[in-house]
Amino acid sequence: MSERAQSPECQSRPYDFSRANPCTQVSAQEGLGSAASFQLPHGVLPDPGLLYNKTTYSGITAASAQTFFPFPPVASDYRGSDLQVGEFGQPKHWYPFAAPEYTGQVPGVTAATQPTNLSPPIAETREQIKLPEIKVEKDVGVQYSTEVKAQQFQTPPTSAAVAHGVFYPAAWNPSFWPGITHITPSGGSNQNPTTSSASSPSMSPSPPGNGLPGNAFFSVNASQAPTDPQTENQVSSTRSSGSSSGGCSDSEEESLSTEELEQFAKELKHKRITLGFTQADVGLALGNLYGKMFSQTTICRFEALQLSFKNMCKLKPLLQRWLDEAETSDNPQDMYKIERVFVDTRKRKRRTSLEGAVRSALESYFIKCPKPNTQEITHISDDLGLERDVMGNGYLLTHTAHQRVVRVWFCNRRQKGKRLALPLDEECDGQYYEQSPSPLSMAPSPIPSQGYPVSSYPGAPPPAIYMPSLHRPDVLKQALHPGLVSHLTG
DNA sequence: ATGCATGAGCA
DNA sequence: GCTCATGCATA
Repeated sequence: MSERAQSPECQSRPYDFSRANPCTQVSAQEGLGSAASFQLPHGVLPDPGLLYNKTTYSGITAASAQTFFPFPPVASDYRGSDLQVGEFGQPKHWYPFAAPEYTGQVPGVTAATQPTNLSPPIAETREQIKLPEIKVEKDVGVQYSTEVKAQQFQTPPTSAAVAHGVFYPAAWNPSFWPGITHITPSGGSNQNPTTSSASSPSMSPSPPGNGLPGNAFFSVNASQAPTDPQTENQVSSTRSSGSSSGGCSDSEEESLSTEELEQFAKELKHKRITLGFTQADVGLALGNLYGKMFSQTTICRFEALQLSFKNMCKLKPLLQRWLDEAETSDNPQDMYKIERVFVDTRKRKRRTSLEGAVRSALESYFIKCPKPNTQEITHISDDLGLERDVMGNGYLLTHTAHQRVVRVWFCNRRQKGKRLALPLDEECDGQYYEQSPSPLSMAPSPIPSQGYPVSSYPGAPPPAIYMPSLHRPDVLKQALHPGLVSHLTG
């Protein structure tokens, strides 16, 4: 209970700047010296965040390096063998570097949590479901680390250190989708002040040794000192304030209206397609141009307005620049011709595939209690039969691992809820989470407006995610309880 | 396009 | 343990 009660999220907490820290760009840039070099940072670090989050990032330090390089491409992709063995005994990390969480070593957790009484709902659900339908996706022999470029490793450390400039200075709005009424004058926010130089140096596929396209970047950033998270926090919750205060220093970053974002997203998609780029191309191009690469997923979500408002605002300038470059370039193709090389030595846990019945059950639980506590998660996990420790494919997972699956599912579900959340319906808004009766024994916490600024403004839709004004009923439905709607209600 | 996952930062 | 940003893998 305490958990719910306390969840800080309820209150729009100031956005954690570090997370979205523009620095990202910076770090990446360093690598930009040449296309090749640039890749290094990214290639090596699949997750830029790892690097740029560090407050004091100075090149790839041992520490960071450790994280990324050290592991020899362990081919031991986790195969059945990995999973099958009791995880307790040895940590089998999904990653070369140990990942405690999955190792099942988490002591205490499992033991401690013993179900008290589960709420009826659970039991009921269980009945409905009967089997543990969770299975791990077939062994993907794929090694992440397949393509590697020698060059990648050569990143000049120094350069890295240098670039501290932050592309976006500061703050994203604390509140995701505030009622943002006000709009940005910049409307066009499009232009890249500096970069724009359509000169797209970056366009050239082959990176001239040093001429980084990224330069433009730096200039921009440079001006903005590395922001500190705090600044951001300080920013009042309203977006508007954010922009000025420290927000995105990037000229472009200013506050954007939802309309602008929507329009831009459409424009981006349209032009992208017209120019013949795929979402993945754009993501790569961003890396080539600005040092911060993005996945197809992210571009896709941007276009679909499925990112948080802050995130949308953060990415918009980058995409705007890319668009400008692409449009002005006589040879846009070059923008993404660069090889997509990167090293990702990490090994992910095989993706768990929850089958329909399990998903439905989880959905029903979610409806009842969107934010289950540890105990509840344990119950749910058990209830779904996950406690059997046998995955559909025969792999074994610890109890803890199952719980994690459930926990992650809820986390993702909440995120999804925010994304898809229905703007219009008041019924849902804000109260989406809060209202859940939490049959699971928890008291309905007042908190949960995770993400939804409860009362940011009148009629404020759940802000956490960008909510296109136009909402599709179907989406809404899904957000609420996909698959269950008919199932449960019907 | 999206489900499941990771990891940083925070409380 | 949660949110949030992000991405691999897959439907």
